[in-house]
Amino acid sequence: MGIQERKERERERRRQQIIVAAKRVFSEKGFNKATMEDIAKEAELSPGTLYLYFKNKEELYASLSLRILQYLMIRLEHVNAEKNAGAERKLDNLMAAMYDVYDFDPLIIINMFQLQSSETLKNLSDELLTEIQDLSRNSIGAMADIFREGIDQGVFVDKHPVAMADIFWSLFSGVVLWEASKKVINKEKDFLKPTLATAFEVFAQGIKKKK
Amino acid sequence: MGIQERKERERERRRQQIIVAAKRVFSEKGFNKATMEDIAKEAELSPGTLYLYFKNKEELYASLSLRILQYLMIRLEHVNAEKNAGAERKLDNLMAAMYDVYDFDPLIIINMFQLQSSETLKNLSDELLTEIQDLSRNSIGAMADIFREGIDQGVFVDKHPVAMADIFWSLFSGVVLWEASKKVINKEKDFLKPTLATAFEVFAQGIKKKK
Amino acid sequence: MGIQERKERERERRRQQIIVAAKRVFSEKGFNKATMEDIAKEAELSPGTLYLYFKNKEELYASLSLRILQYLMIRLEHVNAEKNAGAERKLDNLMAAMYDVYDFDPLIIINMFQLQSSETLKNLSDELLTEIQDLSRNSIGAMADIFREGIDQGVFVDKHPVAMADIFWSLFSGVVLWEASKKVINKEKDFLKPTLATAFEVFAQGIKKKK
Amino acid sequence: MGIQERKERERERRRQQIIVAAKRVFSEKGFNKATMEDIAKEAELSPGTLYLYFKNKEELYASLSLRILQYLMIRLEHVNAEKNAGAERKLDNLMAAMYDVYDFDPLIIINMFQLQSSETLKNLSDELLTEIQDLSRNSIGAMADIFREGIDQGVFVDKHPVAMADIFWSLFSGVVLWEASKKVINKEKDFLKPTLATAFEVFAQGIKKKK
DNA sequence: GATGAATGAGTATTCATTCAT
DNA sequence: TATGAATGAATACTCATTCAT
Repeated sequence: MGIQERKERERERRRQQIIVAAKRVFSEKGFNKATMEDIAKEAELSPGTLYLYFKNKEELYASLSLRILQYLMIRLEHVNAEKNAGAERKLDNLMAAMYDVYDFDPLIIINMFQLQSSETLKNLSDELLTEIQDLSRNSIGAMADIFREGIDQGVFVDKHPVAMADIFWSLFSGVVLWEASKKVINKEKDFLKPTLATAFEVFAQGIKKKK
Repeated sequence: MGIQERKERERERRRQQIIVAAKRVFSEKGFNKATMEDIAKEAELSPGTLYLYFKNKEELYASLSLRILQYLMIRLEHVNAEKNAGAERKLDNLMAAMYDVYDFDPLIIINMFQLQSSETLKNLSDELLTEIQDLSRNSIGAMADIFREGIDQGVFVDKHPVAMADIFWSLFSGVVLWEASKKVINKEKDFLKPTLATAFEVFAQGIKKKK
Repeated sequence: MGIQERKERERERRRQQIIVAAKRVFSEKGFNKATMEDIAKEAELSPGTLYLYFKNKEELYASLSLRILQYLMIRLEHVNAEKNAGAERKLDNLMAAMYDVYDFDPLIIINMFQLQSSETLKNLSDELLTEIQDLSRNSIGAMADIFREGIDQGVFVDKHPVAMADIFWSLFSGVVLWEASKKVINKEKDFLKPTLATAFEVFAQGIKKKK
Repeated sequence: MGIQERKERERERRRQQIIVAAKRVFSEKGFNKATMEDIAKEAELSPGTLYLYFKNKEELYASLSLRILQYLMIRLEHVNAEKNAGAERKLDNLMAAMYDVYDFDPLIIINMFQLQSSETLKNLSDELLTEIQDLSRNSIGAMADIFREGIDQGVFVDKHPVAMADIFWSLFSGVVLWEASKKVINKEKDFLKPTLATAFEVFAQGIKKKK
């Protein structure tokens, strides 16, 4: 391992250290109430160091979303890698993957939406924004492949595969957000998983061709 | 009309004046970048006056969500008022109602989610929070009534009606948010309405009993 | 006096209050080491208030120069107003005026040069910059008038009047700066006035036509 | 050449390398906006290395002034070395020397004044400050020698030679600064050299005894 | 000597909120 | 009620300087 490579690895370790700290702090306090000093303390680094790895608070924040998307993409590739599985089985696996995504980072998916629907995006570097765009598109694309396959195999109803992917993702994220809201607003307990199960069931019934 | 009442009416007019201005400003700039002065200017009032009608920025913001919920509630009551309509027809009407909700305030529904899933809620007065809770619960309840009716009539599959309402609302808001995100992230055009139509179709197929 | 006018007057008073405080603090600490908080404290105001009257630190700073230039302009107009005085007498009066300018604000003239020769200028609003430009040009112009008169009357040597004004002003400011430097560098006592007297004498001899 | 000496020479080379880089960066950005990292990059060294050669940013900055003063001193010694030249010829040579000084570093002379009239000086090490003081005094002294000679020879008017040197230096630096200011403020072209020529002419006429 | 990653003190600026009028 | 000038707490970000390697 060259010295160059070792440094690069060290640098990546630091980035992750910061991201992990940021995740904790943002999750607890939200974007605005979380201060860079909070995050620095959590990461046991100085505020200045954060800026050696992330251009500004917003890019640090966006990096969290990226991490989720990266994880999502990996899981989707796994699902699609199973060549002999039929579309229906892949749909089951897709649903299972979404639970994993949620478990990977239950809170940050909320922040992800805060990010996307906010003015924040405009301050991101083109590089980061492009990366988010690409991953986002690829993820939807990977889901759409499953639906396309199902349509081709005659097991799913004939609708635009990308639209189906959009709807599937919307349903997932909508449920996650709404259940989280209910927890805060109504101080209800967390019913996400059963609700998500029912939601997926309804979706599956809705797209499967009746025999 | 007593003098008391007239004053009350005048006061309410001002509140609405401010809310309308706030809606515009928040929609354009988001919660954080919108300043109370921006809103005051838009409302053609002084900053101080805003505080005579709203305890703080967060309550003003939350009032916007309340307004949406109030509108939603009214539309739901309409749907449920049609006594002779069957559940399937009511479901159609419910879907139509959601388009109206979206048209009523296409942007603020996004802010509504920002609000709900954020740290902001914790600063609201109990009074306002209660009002939001009640409306939120009642809305879900009104939707659940439709699904319950359908189940009783044997036209919808037998799942918990409140869960179905949650899912329906999640789907709606999920699609609205996701399409908005895509517009920002991918600079795509606005495909909300066709996507929403497909989403509702899938949902309807998913909950209708097969004959 | 209308209410509008009274307010305007009050506003001007505040501006002057801030300028006076800023002058003291900048003179003592220089541009960089002086903090806005220092100035606010000196003015017995809060930091935020400073920004109600000056766009930023740099504009506040530049306003000090403006004040000197305004004073200079007034004195120059006085000198030129004396219609019957010959050019030689006006030159004497001009020199006397420069002492007054120095007395008006002995330290700030140094800051004025710091300002002009720095990157600071680039951050000024066009409005302020234009005002400085105009005053600066007009001042030189007013001095040039004196020299032009002298040339026309045949008492001063025939050189370009504006160049002579530039040189006169350069000599004045050069002496002020250099004597100030010597005080700091060599911890010498302040010999400005005799040096300035000699400088003016040399200048006067240099431009007067030999008979 | 001993190893000691070679090291010393190497060290001096590095110092000059840094000073040259610093000159470029300071000239372009001014003291405050120039960062040590900028200078390090320009010098193709690391920031830490700068501190092996200069105690801090301010000393590095001051070293630039020192370099000008050293050059000035050398030129003045040349002028005074010409034993047989009369005072008037030496004055001509002095003026020519000032053009060289300006050409040696047209921009840095401005920074030099920023330095001298600023808070910066107070942070310099005694050693450096003493060096600047000495050079500064010696330079003035060397000029004063010329004027003293002229007075003794009866060609210059009878004024204190040191005051005349101060005035000459003030005039030179005043013109340089003022012309630089005009370039920035009024976006005028650079008229330094003709203005300086006229200034020197006036000065020479002012101190020469009329026959 | 040379490096450059890490530091952390320092500060201009903003803006929600107040309160004298 | 309405105003809007004044407040002052809060914070992202910078950069001179250090020190382990």
